[in-house]
Amino acid sequence: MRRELTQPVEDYLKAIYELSGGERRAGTNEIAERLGVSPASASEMVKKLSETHPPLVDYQKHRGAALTPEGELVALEILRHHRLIETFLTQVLGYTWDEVHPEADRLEHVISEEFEERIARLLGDPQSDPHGDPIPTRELDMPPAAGLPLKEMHPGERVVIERVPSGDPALLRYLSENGLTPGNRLEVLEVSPFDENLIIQVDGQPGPLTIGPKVTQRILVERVKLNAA
Amino acid sequence: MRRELTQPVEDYLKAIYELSGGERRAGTNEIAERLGVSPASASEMVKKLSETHPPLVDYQKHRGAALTPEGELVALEILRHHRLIETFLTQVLGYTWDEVHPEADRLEHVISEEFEERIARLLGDPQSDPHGDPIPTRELDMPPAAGLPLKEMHPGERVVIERVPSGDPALLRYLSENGLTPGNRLEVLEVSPFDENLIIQVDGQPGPLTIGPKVTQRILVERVKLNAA
DNA sequence: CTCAAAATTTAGGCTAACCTAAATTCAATT
DNA sequence: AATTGAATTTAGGTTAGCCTAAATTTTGAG
Repeated sequence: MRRELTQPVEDYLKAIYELSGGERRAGTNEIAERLGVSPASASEMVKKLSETHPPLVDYQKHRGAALTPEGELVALEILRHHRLIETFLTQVLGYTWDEVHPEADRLEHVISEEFEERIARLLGDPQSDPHGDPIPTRELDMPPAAGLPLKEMHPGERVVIERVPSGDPALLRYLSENGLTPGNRLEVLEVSPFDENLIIQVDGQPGPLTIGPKVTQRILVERVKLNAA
Repeated sequence: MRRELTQPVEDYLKAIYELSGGERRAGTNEIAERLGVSPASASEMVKKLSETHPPLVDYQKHRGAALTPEGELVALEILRHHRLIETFLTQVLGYTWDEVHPEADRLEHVISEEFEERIARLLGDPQSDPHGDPIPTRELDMPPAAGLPLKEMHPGERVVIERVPSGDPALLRYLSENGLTPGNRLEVLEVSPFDENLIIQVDGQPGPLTIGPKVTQRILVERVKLNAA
């Protein structure tokens, strides 16, 4: 049952998983763009992955791709690798937040079960990575995503940051410079009604920060009781 | 100057380095066997590597291959990766001695300079890996190989183990079960004149051990003064 | 409901790395 | 010096994953 999968195949499955989120299908173009290949290549590959035994992808012409249960297991395994590695790199090797992603993207395909297990133990079986992304369990169950978009919070509300978007190193540097890291807290001071900017006061930061909807949409937070930090 | 090299290319360069040791040329067949490919493939690849700019391999038809200075740098870089990773896996992740090799063979091709540097620091810039194999420095100088074959020791001599052969997990398990690990000491009790077996008493082991020339040839040791352990 | 734009697929090709089988060259002994 | 067996190379072919350009299908705007 455990086929040897190539790195490109694993990347396609991971991309489809991430794009299709819960239930929608991932389009050929989306997949191609995310992986930096031509739409033709993505189309071809997705078709091929739907013709394996068992199929890893459910593919219907012109309707995009979704993972089969088997494909999803592979994606979750890779995602577990990725997020454990990111956690390991920051906590054990002292990488900064914004450096871990490319390294994890390469390592995730080559580590053994042994390596996975050993770093998981060393880290105390973490449930989320440094960006707050949930880590699938050993049994490949994905913990439910917690948190609401910061964008939807109202003035006066005090929240703890659960999760930040993990793809863009420059954005990650900006976030950490402004104290916007998982576990840290902030209060929403004001919302501009039309452009949807938020003015927030982040714990431990000198002054308030104005931040736009592109970002606040993708920062997930949890409301906290109003006892001070 | 820093080309992107594929994993197979790096493997060929490493193989040629290890086979040609100091100065002899590596034959096509040897290379093929070590890498588990057909002689035809090795021939083809070696030729190709001699036609890059700059060439990585010095190749003459029917005379085998040797590394150019550029090729040697690549090989040393990979070897540094490999041996640092082996050290890291045993010391930080608690791998046993015989498990590290395959993992390192995969990881060595994908880690960044950053990763290399961070584990080197974490480990205190080790000069040899768990098998006693020397680790090239940051500047890619290979430390001179120390030690003499255990095979050449005489009865009554007391030695410290410097280095053991690293390729074969079963052999490594056998060696460690019998206390034959780098840093440990032993005394040669007897040498059988014709079959060249050695009878040795390893420190910390209950009784003496008889061991043949295939193995003693490849265990490197250093003589020690006769103060007890 | 039509039709152009967007999305997708098909067709035809490329490269890296491998293979087997056949040819060639080397080396070593008679 | 000839010859044979081993080592090596060449010839011809395969597969995975990518590409561009040319069809084709879907969709959404009028």
